[in-house]
Amino acid sequence: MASPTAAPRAFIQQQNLVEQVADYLTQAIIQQHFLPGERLSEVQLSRDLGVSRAPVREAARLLESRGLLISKPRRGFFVRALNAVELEDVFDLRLCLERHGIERLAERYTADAQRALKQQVEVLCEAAAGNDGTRRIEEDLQFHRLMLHYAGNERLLRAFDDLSHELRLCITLITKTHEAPDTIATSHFKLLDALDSGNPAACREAIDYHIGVARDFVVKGVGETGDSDDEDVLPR
Amino acid sequence: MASPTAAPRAFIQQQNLVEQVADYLTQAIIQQHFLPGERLSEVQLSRDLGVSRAPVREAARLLESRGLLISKPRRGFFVRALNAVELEDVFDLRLCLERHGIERLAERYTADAQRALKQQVEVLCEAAAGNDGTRRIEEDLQFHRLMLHYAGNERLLRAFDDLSHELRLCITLITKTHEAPDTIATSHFKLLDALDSGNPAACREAIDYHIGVARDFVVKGVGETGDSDDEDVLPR
DNA sequence: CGATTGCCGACTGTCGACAGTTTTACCAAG
DNA sequence: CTTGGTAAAACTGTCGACAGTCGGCAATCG
Repeated sequence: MASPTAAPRAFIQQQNLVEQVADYLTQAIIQQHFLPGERLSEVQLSRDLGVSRAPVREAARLLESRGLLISKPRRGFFVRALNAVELEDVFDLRLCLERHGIERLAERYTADAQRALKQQVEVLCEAAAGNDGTRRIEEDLQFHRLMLHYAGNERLLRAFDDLSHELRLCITLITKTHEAPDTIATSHFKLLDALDSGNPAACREAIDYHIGVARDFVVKGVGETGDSDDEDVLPR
Repeated sequence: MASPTAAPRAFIQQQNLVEQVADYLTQAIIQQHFLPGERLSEVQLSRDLGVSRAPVREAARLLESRGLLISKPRRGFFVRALNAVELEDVFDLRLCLERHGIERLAERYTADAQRALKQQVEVLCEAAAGNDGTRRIEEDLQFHRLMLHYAGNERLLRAFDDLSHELRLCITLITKTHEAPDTIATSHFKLLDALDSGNPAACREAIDYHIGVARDFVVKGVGETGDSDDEDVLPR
């Protein structure tokens, strides 16, 4: 249970409470103010946030659909706990989506897309040079989001957005080490080069390598925190 | 491995209004009792179903996350209307997921999986011979769901389940013609053959062809109902 | 001493109600 | 006939409350 006095975000005042509560919960989960497997009390949350239970429930349903919470009937909502297998699955699905995305993008690579992606890599490099780990992750995700955006399939992009919430969870919760800034830079420039070449096979190879590296970083973290493949902390 | 079937029908469970309302809405949308773009009134629905607005709202949020409804703040929920582009996107994402799934499955094709898939094709053929169009679609989807199930990536399966709701929408709303039973049979047996061969390229080719045919059936339907690519019926 | 049963507290699922906003209906002016 | 504005109606977002249910604890029984 969260400490009663710990109110990481200011009070909620404006409308659209559902989204605000959802954002608050998302941040709280990613920043580990709620531990994996922990049970969330609706009344407690509504008291802490100063809203009624209705928006809290709706926000929780939203987070459930995003894979951050799990609901057990008559038991309430629990923070999603990922085991090693689920972690692999998330990155495998990411690979699936991004492979398809980069190939579609290669078919319709416009100067606009090229410019936007290049600029985003610059931003990412800048972020990687700084100390804000969260921002680095966000800019990284944003680059990949841009790729899928310019791939021209809105539904594919939505699938990636859905997954990205879990991805954030994986990355933030487990990653202990940070990639070196120049590694990040070259890694992403390779993607741009592959796109420039217009060769689908090169694109696929580049994205396979890129995501493989990202996955290894996270999987390495798993080895540190747990030993069993079945360390799912979900209560029965 | 756990049973791949979606929801083991409960015994006495009469509770859980949210799911019941969600099921009702899903059926109503697919069976066109609500037209695409139509606005759903919460009070009307709660009156008709004899429940309060809270479960209706939560069910609507669920349907929104499944892509069957769209919510506009302060405006309410609207039945999702798909234009030609979105339709293409849905089938493109399906291709993305199933390509990945069948390749993963080819890597770990067990006798269990083979048996289950073969049996499901039998069931599908039987259903195709009958007149129940809905059941034919369900058995078809179930076959593909089984493929992704045995592919061994739970998250990939969930992505497919998410998409399948929209897929149902596409198929049921737009398809006017029916594939011949033997076409369906051979089409699916080709997938099994490709899997038996253990050749990833053959699998990819088979699934590409398979989904291409399915998409053409639906896209053909679109040509009948509208001419513009921009026939989105969603209100502003 | 261990297992079972009944009770208690806490919580979820659901409901009806209120306030603010959007939509619609209506009327008047051009 | 169209257009613009105003007011009523309908609807959504939110709230507090009630009842049924679940898990835990203690008293009871074997």
